[in-house]
Amino acid sequence: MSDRDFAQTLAKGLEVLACFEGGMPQLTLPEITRRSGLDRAVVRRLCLTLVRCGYLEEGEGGLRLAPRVLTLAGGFLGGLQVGRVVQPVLRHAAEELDMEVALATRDRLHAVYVDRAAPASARVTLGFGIGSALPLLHTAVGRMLLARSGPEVLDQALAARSPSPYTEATELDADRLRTAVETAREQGYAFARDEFELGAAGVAVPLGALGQVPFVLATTASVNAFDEPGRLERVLDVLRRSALAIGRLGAPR
Amino acid sequence: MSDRDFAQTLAKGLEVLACFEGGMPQLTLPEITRRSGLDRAVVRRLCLTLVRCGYLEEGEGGLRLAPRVLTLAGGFLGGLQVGRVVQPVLRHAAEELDMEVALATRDRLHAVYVDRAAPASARVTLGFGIGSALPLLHTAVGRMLLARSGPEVLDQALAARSPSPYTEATELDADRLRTAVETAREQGYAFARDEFELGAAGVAVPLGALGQVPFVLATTASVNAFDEPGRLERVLDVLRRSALAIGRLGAPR
DNA sequence: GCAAATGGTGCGATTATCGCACACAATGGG
DNA sequence: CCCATTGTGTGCGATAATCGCACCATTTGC
Repeated sequence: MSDRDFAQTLAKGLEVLACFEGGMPQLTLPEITRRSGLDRAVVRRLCLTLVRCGYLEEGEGGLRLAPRVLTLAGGFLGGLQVGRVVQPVLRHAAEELDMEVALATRDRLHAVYVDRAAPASARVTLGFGIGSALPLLHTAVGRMLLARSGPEVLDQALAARSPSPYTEATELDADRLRTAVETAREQGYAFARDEFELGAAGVAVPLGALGQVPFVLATTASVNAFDEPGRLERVLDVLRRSALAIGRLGAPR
Repeated sequence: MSDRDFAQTLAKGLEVLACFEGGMPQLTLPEITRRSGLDRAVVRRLCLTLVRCGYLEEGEGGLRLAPRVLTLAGGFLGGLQVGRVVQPVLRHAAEELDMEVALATRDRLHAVYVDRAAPASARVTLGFGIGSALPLLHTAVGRMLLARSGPEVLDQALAARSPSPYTEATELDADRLRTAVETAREQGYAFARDEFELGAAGVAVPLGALGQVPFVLATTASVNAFDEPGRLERVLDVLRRSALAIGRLGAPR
């Protein structure tokens, strides 16, 4: 049955790996079986294979991801020149704004941090780092990514949006969400506050696309950081100049 | 033939993915075929599968890793509480020492950066970030990892060591390398300079193991940073206190 | 002592995978 | 201009790998 050019076993194995996304520290065989919907025996054999290949390791009472997935991510980051060109620019912008600055892209229906920098003064961290996944609809990063993606992505995101709001300020109305994305496209930047995490606000600007998928540059801070008049303009200015710097040096595919 | 509990197709697919480790920005089908040693048609079908699953994407004239691998890495990092507890400790240590500080672990026969922080003063970066792979034998991180791993790992690393030195100072003699690892184990820290990159030196201390695999905390700087008398002791002190702080808070498996 | 959940595994039928083979385009050197 | 080389796409038959049911052991909780 089905496609001659599609290796089912591989797809199922990747499905098993994907069960560990979203901050699951460790999973047991039955849990993976439930999450993936695969047969129990199949899951077991796939997990054994993944362990032998070094992608999973057995802890007490469960399996967890092995450092090997980091090496894979390192391949992605290295190919993008993240270490050499992106990181310095982000650091500089973070210091200049005294705010957290991140480079993000899209994976399916989530925004993903590709790299991140925080100013030296920051004593608290929000806990998001490389590989962290954020919702597309309710964050500045996400909306800017949607604004630069095809319309079908927005449709999918709206269709898949969770019915439970993150905070009391989370916008749930489809039309208003469409408008927010449209606004981001027209203005050339996105702004969001309180919708994903109360007390947090973000700004995002586009950076061009390194393939099919767009990249954006974003900053996050507590809401009151944007109260001061003219602050938003300054943030946008720094972000846009940083975006240019990265666009010029990096992405030399 | 062969094992009933081993999914060959999955293993081959992962092999294809692994071809992209080591900073290959993009690979063509024939290149992957050569690197993996698999059949051409098989490689093609596996790649099509990987593209459809979102792990690879097609660029002009080649395939490259997709942001999806970052999400996977995010699962690993999130499970380790890297964002919340590790990052702040590294940042603090980096500022205190005014040196780059990194948390690393072992993937097969490489040391891998799990997280990293640089002081605000740093204007140049070595280009190593999360997921970067370093040799085990010729770096401080690597030797400390070897000192805390089983003896079979050291044997494998020695057997697999590349015959061509990284720099003119690279130690190639097996016995002296064994001694260096043994010394690291006895002293409780490892030191290396010039062997991997001329002009660079590193110090590493153990952090305990979060599973089978040990973790180490390390710092890197230019060689002259360690010339000042007493500097090494100060570095060790800060690293050890940071290691304790991470060991206390994190790794709550 | 029973019930439910987890872990391990054998085995036959199915079918997905393998890898050769053929076909075609683009490139470049002689 | 031709031929050798390299990359790409794909059909198909034989084989072997995968599937998933079934059975059994062990543990946990009531």
